Amino acid sequence: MGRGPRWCHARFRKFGYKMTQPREIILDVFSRAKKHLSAEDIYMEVYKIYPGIGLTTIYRTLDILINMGMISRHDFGDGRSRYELIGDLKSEHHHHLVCLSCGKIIDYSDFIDEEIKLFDKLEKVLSEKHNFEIKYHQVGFYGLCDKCKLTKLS
Amino acid sequence: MGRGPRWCHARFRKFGYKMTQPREIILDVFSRAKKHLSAEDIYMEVYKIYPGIGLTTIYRTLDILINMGMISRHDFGDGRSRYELIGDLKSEHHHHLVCLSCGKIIDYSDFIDEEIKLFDKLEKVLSEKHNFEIKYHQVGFYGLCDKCKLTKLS
DNA sequence: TCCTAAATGATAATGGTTTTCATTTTCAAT
DNA sequence: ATTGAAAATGAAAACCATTATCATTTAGGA
Repeated sequence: MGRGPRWCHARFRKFGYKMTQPREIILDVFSRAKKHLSAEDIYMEVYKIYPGIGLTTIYRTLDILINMGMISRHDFGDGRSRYELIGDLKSEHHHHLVCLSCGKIIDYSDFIDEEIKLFDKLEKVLSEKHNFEIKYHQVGFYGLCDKCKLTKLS
Repeated sequence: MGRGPRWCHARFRKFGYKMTQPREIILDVFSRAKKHLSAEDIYMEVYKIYPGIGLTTIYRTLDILINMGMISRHDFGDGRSRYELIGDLKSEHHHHLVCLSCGKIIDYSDFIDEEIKLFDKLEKVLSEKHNFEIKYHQVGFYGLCDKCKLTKLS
Protein backbone atom coordinates (compact mmCIF):
# COMPACT_ATOMS: atom_id res chain seq x y z
CA MET A 1 0.00 0.00 0.00
CA GLY A 2 1.49 3.27 -1.13
CA ARG A 3 4.40 1.27 -2.46
CA GLY A 4 3.22 0.18 -5.87
CA PRO A 5 4.58 1.37 -9.18
CA ARG A 6 1.75 3.85 -9.63
CA TRP A 7 2.37 5.51 -6.35
CA CYS A 8 6.07 5.72 -7.07
CA HIS A 9 5.40 7.11 -10.51
CA ALA A 10 3.43 9.98 -9.04
CA ARG A 11 6.05 10.54 -6.40
CA PHE A 12 8.79 10.75 -9.00
CA ARG A 13 6.75 13.17 -11.05
CA LYS A 14 6.20 15.36 -8.04
CA PHE A 15 9.95 15.79 -7.80
CA GLY A 16 10.35 16.41 -11.52
CA TYR A 17 11.86 12.99 -12.20
CA LYS A 18 10.69 10.41 -14.69
CA MET A 19 9.85 6.83 -13.83
CA THR A 20 12.00 4.38 -15.73
CA GLN A 21 12.49 0.66 -15.75
CA PRO A 22 15.91 0.75 -14.05
CA ARG A 23 14.48 2.90 -11.26
CA GLU A 24 11.50 0.64 -10.81
CA ILE A 25 13.74 -2.41 -10.56
CA ILE A 26 16.08 -0.69 -8.12
CA LEU A 27 13.13 0.17 -5.90
CA ASP A 28 11.95 -3.41 -6.13
CA VAL A 29 15.37 -4.67 -5.07
CA PHE A 30 15.23 -2.34 -2.08
CA SER A 31 11.79 -3.51 -1.05
CA ARG A 32 12.90 -7.12 -1.07
CA ALA A 33 16.24 -6.45 0.66
CA LYS A 34 16.73 -7.79 4.13
CA LYS A 35 19.85 -5.79 4.90
CA HIS A 36 21.76 -2.65 4.01
CA LEU A 37 22.79 -2.72 0.38
CA SER A 38 25.92 -1.34 -1.20
CA ALA A 39 25.79 0.18 -4.67
CA GLU A 40 27.35 -2.98 -6.03
CA ASP A 41 24.91 -5.22 -4.16
CA ILE A 42 22.14 -3.36 -5.92
CA TYR A 43 23.92 -3.47 -9.25
CA MET A 44 24.26 -7.24 -9.07
CA GLU A 45 20.63 -7.75 -8.11
CA VAL A 46 19.34 -5.49 -10.86
CA TYR A 47 21.68 -7.12 -13.36
CA LYS A 48 19.88 -10.42 -12.92
CA ILE A 49 16.70 -9.08 -14.46
CA TYR A 50 18.12 -6.18 -16.43
CA PRO A 51 21.62 -7.00 -17.68
CA GLY A 52 21.85 -3.72 -19.57
CA ILE A 53 22.07 -1.81 -16.33
CA GLY A 54 25.09 0.41 -15.67
CA LEU A 55 26.67 1.20 -12.33
CA THR A 56 26.32 4.86 -13.17
CA THR A 57 22.57 4.55 -13.20
CA ILE A 58 22.64 2.86 -9.83
CA TYR A 59 24.55 5.76 -8.30
CA ARG A 60 22.38 8.36 -9.97
CA THR A 61 19.21 6.66 -8.83
CA LEU A 62 20.55 6.41 -5.29
CA ASP A 63 21.13 10.16 -5.29
CA ILE A 64 17.61 10.76 -6.48
CA LEU A 65 16.06 8.45 -3.93
CA ILE A 66 18.01 10.15 -1.16
CA ASN A 67 16.81 13.53 -2.41
CA MET A 68 13.25 12.26 -2.38
CA GLY A 69 13.74 10.98 1.13
CA MET A 70 12.95 7.41 0.13
CA ILE A 71 16.25 5.83 1.17
CA SER A 72 19.01 6.64 3.62
CA ARG A 73 22.73 6.35 3.24
CA HIS A 74 24.92 4.84 5.91
CA ASP A 75 28.63 4.85 6.38
CA PHE A 76 30.21 2.06 8.33
CA GLY A 77 33.77 3.09 7.66
CA ASP A 78 34.67 0.31 5.25
CA GLY A 79 34.93 2.63 2.29
CA ARG A 80 31.60 1.91 0.68
CA SER A 81 28.21 3.40 1.48
CA ARG A 82 25.17 1.29 2.28
CA TYR A 83 21.58 2.19 1.57
CA GLU A 84 18.17 1.14 2.81
CA LEU A 85 14.54 2.06 2.39
CA ILE A 86 13.13 4.59 4.81
CA GLY A 87 9.76 3.83 6.28
CA ASP A 88 10.24 0.19 7.03
CA LEU A 89 10.12 -0.60 10.68
CA LYS A 90 13.63 -1.93 10.51
CA SER A 91 15.00 1.33 9.26
CA GLU A 92 13.36 3.63 11.74
CA HIS A 93 16.39 3.41 13.98
CA HIS A 94 19.84 3.22 12.53
CA HIS A 95 21.65 1.63 15.39
CA HIS A 96 24.43 -0.80 14.62
CA LEU A 97 27.31 -2.80 15.96
CA VAL A 98 30.17 -2.67 13.46
CA CYS A 99 33.19 -4.97 13.56
CA LEU A 100 36.36 -2.98 12.90
CA SER A 101 38.12 -6.09 11.68
CA CYS A 102 35.79 -7.97 9.34
CA GLY A 103 33.16 -5.32 8.70
CA LYS A 104 30.26 -7.38 9.98
CA ILE A 105 27.24 -5.26 10.84
CA ILE A 106 24.67 -6.17 13.46
CA ASP A 107 21.43 -4.24 13.89
CA TYR A 108 20.25 -4.19 17.44
CA SER A 109 17.01 -3.18 19.05
CA ASP A 110 17.77 -3.34 22.75
CA PHE A 111 16.58 -0.46 24.87
CA ILE A 112 14.90 0.99 21.82
CA ASP A 113 12.20 2.56 23.97
CA GLU A 114 14.64 4.37 26.20
CA GLU A 115 16.67 5.37 23.18
CA ILE A 116 13.69 6.76 21.33
CA LYS A 117 12.75 8.88 24.29
CA LEU A 118 16.22 10.28 24.68
CA PHE A 119 16.76 10.86 20.99
CA ASP A 120 13.43 12.57 20.55
CA LYS A 121 14.37 14.98 23.28
CA LEU A 122 17.87 15.46 21.92
CA GLU A 123 16.61 16.06 18.42
CA LYS A 124 14.20 18.69 19.63
CA VAL A 125 16.73 20.57 21.75
CA LEU A 126 19.56 20.34 19.24
CA SER A 127 17.52 21.48 16.28
CA GLU A 128 16.35 24.52 18.21
CA LYS A 129 19.66 25.39 19.80
CA HIS A 130 21.70 25.10 16.60
CA ASN A 131 18.92 26.01 14.20
CA PHE A 132 19.48 22.69 12.50
CA GLU A 133 16.92 20.75 10.49
CA ILE A 134 17.58 17.17 11.55
CA LYS A 135 16.71 14.53 8.97
CA TYR A 136 17.87 11.39 10.73
CA HIS A 137 20.37 10.11 13.21
CA GLN A 138 22.76 7.23 13.43
CA VAL A 139 24.30 5.37 16.33
CA GLY A 140 27.23 3.05 15.89
CA PHE A 141 29.16 0.91 18.33
CA TYR A 142 32.54 -0.06 16.90
CA GLY A 143 34.72 -2.92 18.06
CA LEU A 144 35.51 -6.57 17.47
CA CYS A 145 32.93 -9.27 16.81
CA ASP A 146 33.09 -12.68 18.47
CA LYS A 147 35.16 -14.26 15.71
CA CYS A 148 37.61 -11.41 15.25
CA LYS A 149 38.11 -11.13 18.98
CA LEU A 150 39.65 -14.61 18.89
CA THR A 151 41.75 -13.90 15.81
CA LYS A 152 43.27 -10.85 17.42
CA LEU A 153 44.68 -12.96 20.25
CA SER A 154 47.44 -14.31 18.00
CA MET B 1 51.43 15.93 31.82
CA GLY B 2 51.92 12.55 30.28
CA ARG B 3 51.87 14.28 26.93
CA GLY B 4 55.47 15.29 26.43
CA PRO B 5 57.90 13.83 23.91
CA ARG B 6 59.49 11.57 26.52
CA TRP B 7 56.22 10.02 27.51
CA CYS B 8 55.31 9.46 23.88
CA HIS B 9 58.70 7.98 23.16
CA ALA B 10 58.21 5.34 25.83
CA ARG B 11 54.69 4.69 24.66
CA PHE B 12 55.86 4.12 21.09
CA ARG B 13 58.61 1.79 22.29
CA LYS B 14 56.13 -0.21 24.28
CA PHE B 15 54.27 -0.95 21.08
CA GLY B 16 57.45 -1.76 19.16
CA TYR B 17 57.42 1.49 17.20
CA LYS B 18 60.20 4.03 16.92
CA MET B 19 59.78 7.68 17.67
CA THR B 20 60.60 9.82 14.68
CA GLN B 21 60.45 13.48 13.85
CA PRO B 22 57.43 13.15 11.54
CA ARG B 23 55.51 11.29 14.23
CA GLU B 24 56.43 13.83 16.86
CA ILE B 25 55.27 16.67 14.65
CA ILE B 26 52.03 14.90 13.79
CA LEU B 27 51.28 14.42 17.48
CA ASP B 28 52.06 18.07 18.06
CA VAL B 29 49.63 19.08 15.33
CA PHE B 30 46.96 16.94 16.96
CA SER B 31 47.55 18.44 20.38
CA ARG B 32 47.15 21.95 19.01
CA ALA B 33 44.11 21.08 16.85
CA LYS B 34 40.78 22.54 17.79
CA LYS B 35 38.73 20.35 15.53
CA HIS B 36 38.66 17.01 13.73
CA LEU B 37 41.48 16.79 11.21
CA SER B 38 41.53 15.06 7.86
CA ALA B 39 44.71 13.38 6.64
CA GLU B 40 45.31 16.31 4.35
CA ASP B 41 44.70 18.85 7.11
CA ILE B 42 47.46 17.14 9.03
CA TYR B 43 49.69 16.93 5.98
CA MET B 44 49.41 20.65 5.37
CA GLU B 45 50.12 21.51 8.99
CA VAL B 46 53.15 19.24 9.18
CA TYR B 47 54.40 20.51 5.83
CA LYS B 48 54.83 23.99 7.31
CA ILE B 49 57.57 22.84 9.66
CA TYR B 50 58.71 19.72 7.80
CA PRO B 51 58.32 20.15 4.04
CA GLY B 52 59.90 16.77 3.38
CA ILE B 53 56.85 15.03 4.78
CA GLY B 54 54.94 12.61 2.56
CA LEU B 55 51.24 11.87 2.64
CA THR B 56 52.07 8.19 2.98
CA THR B 57 53.73 8.84 6.31
CA ILE B 58 50.68 10.70 7.52
CA TYR B 59 48.43 7.74 6.76
CA ARG B 60 50.86 5.24 8.27
CA THR B 61 51.22 7.27 11.42
CA LEU B 62 47.46 7.60 11.72
CA ASP B 63 47.17 3.80 11.58
CA ILE B 64 49.77 3.46 14.29
CA LEU B 65 48.15 6.05 16.53
CA ILE B 66 44.80 4.33 16.13
CA ASN B 67 46.40 0.99 17.01
CA MET B 68 47.92 2.56 20.10
CA GLY B 69 44.57 3.99 21.01
CA MET B 70 45.84 7.55 20.93
CA ILE B 71 43.49 8.89 18.27
CA SER B 72 40.09 7.97 16.92
CA ARG B 73 38.80 7.93 13.38
CA HIS B 74 35.45 9.41 12.41
CA ASP B 75 33.42 9.16 9.29
CA PHE B 76 31.03 11.95 8.47
CA GLY B 77 30.07 10.65 5.06
CA ASP B 78 31.93 13.20 2.97
CA GLY B 79 34.41 10.68 1.66
CA ARG B 80 37.31 11.51 3.91
CA SER B 81 38.05 10.33 7.42
CA ARG B 82 38.69 12.72 10.30
CA TYR B 83 40.87 12.08 13.29
CA GLU B 84 41.22 13.48 16.79
CA LEU B 85 43.18 12.85 19.95
CA ILE B 86 41.60 10.58 22.51
CA GLY B 87 41.73 11.64 26.10
CA ASP B 88 40.80 15.24 25.67
CA LEU B 89 37.54 16.11 27.28
CA LYS B 90 36.15 17.11 23.93
CA SER B 91 36.75 13.70 22.44
CA GLU B 92 35.29 11.55 25.16
CA HIS B 93 31.95 11.59 23.38
CA HIS B 94 31.73 11.50 19.65
CA HIS B 95 28.40 13.14 19.19
CA HIS B 96 27.94 15.40 16.22
CA LEU B 97 25.54 17.36 14.10
CA VAL B 98 26.50 16.97 10.45
CA CYS B 99 25.15 19.15 7.66
CA LEU B 100 24.28 17.01 4.66
CA SER B 101 24.67 19.99 2.36
CA CYS B 102 27.87 21.83 3.30
CA GLY B 103 29.51 19.24 5.52
CA LYS B 104 29.72 21.49 8.56
CA ILE B 105 30.22 19.55 11.78
CA ILE B 106 29.04 20.69 15.17
CA ASP B 107 30.04 18.93 18.37
CA TYR B 108 27.40 19.09 21.03
CA SER B 109 27.37 18.29 24.69
CA ASP B 110 23.73 18.57 25.66
CA PHE B 111 22.25 15.86 27.81
CA ILE B 112 25.65 14.31 28.10
CA ASP B 113 24.83 12.93 31.53
CA GLU B 114 21.71 11.15 30.39
CA GLU B 115 23.49 9.93 27.29
CA ILE B 116 26.45 8.55 29.22
CA LYS B 117 24.14 6.63 31.47
CA LEU B 118 22.22 5.10 28.58
CA PHE B 119 25.29 4.36 26.51
CA ASP B 120 27.10 2.73 29.40
CA LYS B 121 24.15 0.45 29.87
CA LEU B 122 23.80 -0.23 26.16
CA GLU B 123 27.48 -0.97 25.78
CA LYS B 124 27.37 -3.46 28.62
CA VAL B 125 24.29 -5.28 27.40
CA LEU B 126 25.28 -5.30 23.73
CA SER B 127 28.80 -6.54 24.31
CA GLU B 128 27.49 -9.41 26.40
CA LYS B 129 24.57 -10.31 24.16
CA HIS B 130 26.53 -10.27 20.92
CA ASN B 131 29.90 -11.22 22.40
CA PHE B 132 31.27 -8.02 20.96
CA GLU B 133 34.27 -6.11 22.25
CA ILE B 134 33.17 -2.51 21.94
CA LYS B 135 35.96 0.01 21.45
CA TYR B 136 33.99 3.19 21.01
CA HIS B 137 30.70 4.54 19.79
CA GLN B 138 29.54 7.38 17.62
CA VAL B 139 26.32 9.32 17.43
CA GLY B 140 25.47 11.52 14.50
CA PHE B 141 22.50 13.71 13.71
CA TYR B 142 22.29 14.47 10.02
CA GLY B 143 20.39 17.30 8.42
CA LEU B 144 20.67 20.88 7.25
CA CYS B 145 22.49 23.63 9.11
CA ASP B 146 21.07 27.12 9.51
CA LYS B 147 22.67 28.47 6.34
CA CYS B 148 21.88 25.51 4.09
CA LYS B 149 18.31 25.43 5.31
CA LEU B 150 17.81 28.84 3.70
CA THR B 151 19.61 27.88 0.49
CA LYS B 152 17.37 24.87 0.04
CA LEU B 153 14.29 27.08 -0.09
CA SER B 154 15.15 28.22 -3.61
C1' DT C 1 80.35 3.79 16.17
C1' DC C 2 77.94 -0.03 13.94
C1' DC C 3 74.25 -2.84 12.50
C1' DT C 4 69.70 -4.29 11.59
C1' DA C 5 65.01 -3.60 11.81
C1' DA C 6 61.90 -0.07 11.17
C1' DA C 7 60.51 4.20 8.91
C1' DT C 8 60.36 7.17 5.02
C1' DG C 9 58.67 9.21 0.70
C1' DA C 10 58.20 9.11 -4.41
C1' DT C 11 55.54 6.64 -7.34
C1' DA C 12 52.17 3.60 -8.91
C1' DA C 13 48.08 1.07 -7.93
C1' DT C 14 43.43 0.47 -5.95
C1' DG C 15 38.60 0.97 -5.62
C1' DG C 16 34.42 3.44 -4.78
C1' DT C 17 32.12 7.20 -6.78
C1' DT C 18 31.44 11.06 -10.39
C1' DT C 19 31.79 13.22 -14.74
C1' DT C 20 31.43 13.35 -19.69
C1' DC C 21 29.04 12.77 -23.74
C1' DA C 22 26.73 10.63 -27.51
C1' DT C 23 22.55 7.89 -27.72
C1' DT C 24 18.08 6.39 -26.08
C1' DT C 25 13.83 6.86 -23.53
C1' DT C 26 9.98 9.09 -21.23
C1' DC C 27 5.74 11.53 -21.38
C1' DA C 28 3.04 15.84 -22.06
C1' DA C 29 1.23 18.18 -25.86
C1' DT C 30 -0.50 17.55 -30.14
C1' DA D 1 -0.93 7.29 -31.96
C1' DT D 2 2.82 10.75 -33.09
C1' DT D 3 6.08 14.03 -31.95
C1' DG D 4 9.66 16.63 -29.73
C1' DA D 5 12.07 18.55 -25.87
C1' DA D 6 13.82 17.37 -21.64
C1' DA D 7 15.49 13.82 -18.90
C1' DA D 8 17.77 9.33 -18.39
C1' DT D 9 21.04 5.99 -19.79
C1' DG D 10 25.52 3.49 -20.11
C1' DA D 11 30.40 3.10 -21.67
C1' DA D 12 34.44 5.08 -20.77
C1' DA D 13 37.37 8.20 -18.61
C1' DA D 14 38.22 11.05 -14.69
C1' DC D 15 38.44 11.76 -9.72
C1' DC D 16 40.22 11.36 -5.25
C1' DA D 17 41.08 9.34 -0.75
C1' DT D 18 43.69 5.70 0.64
C1' DT D 19 47.12 1.71 0.17
C1' DA D 20 50.91 -0.97 -1.68
C1' DT D 21 55.64 -1.10 -3.61
C1' DC D 22 60.36 -0.49 -3.14
C1' DA D 23 64.77 1.63 -2.96
C1' DT D 24 66.83 4.73 0.44
C1' DT D 25 67.35 6.68 4.99
C1' DT D 26 67.02 6.70 10.01
C1' DA D 27 66.53 5.21 14.91
C1' DG D 28 68.42 3.29 18.72
C1' DG D 29 70.20 -0.92 21.09
C1' DA D 30 74.58 -3.48 21.07
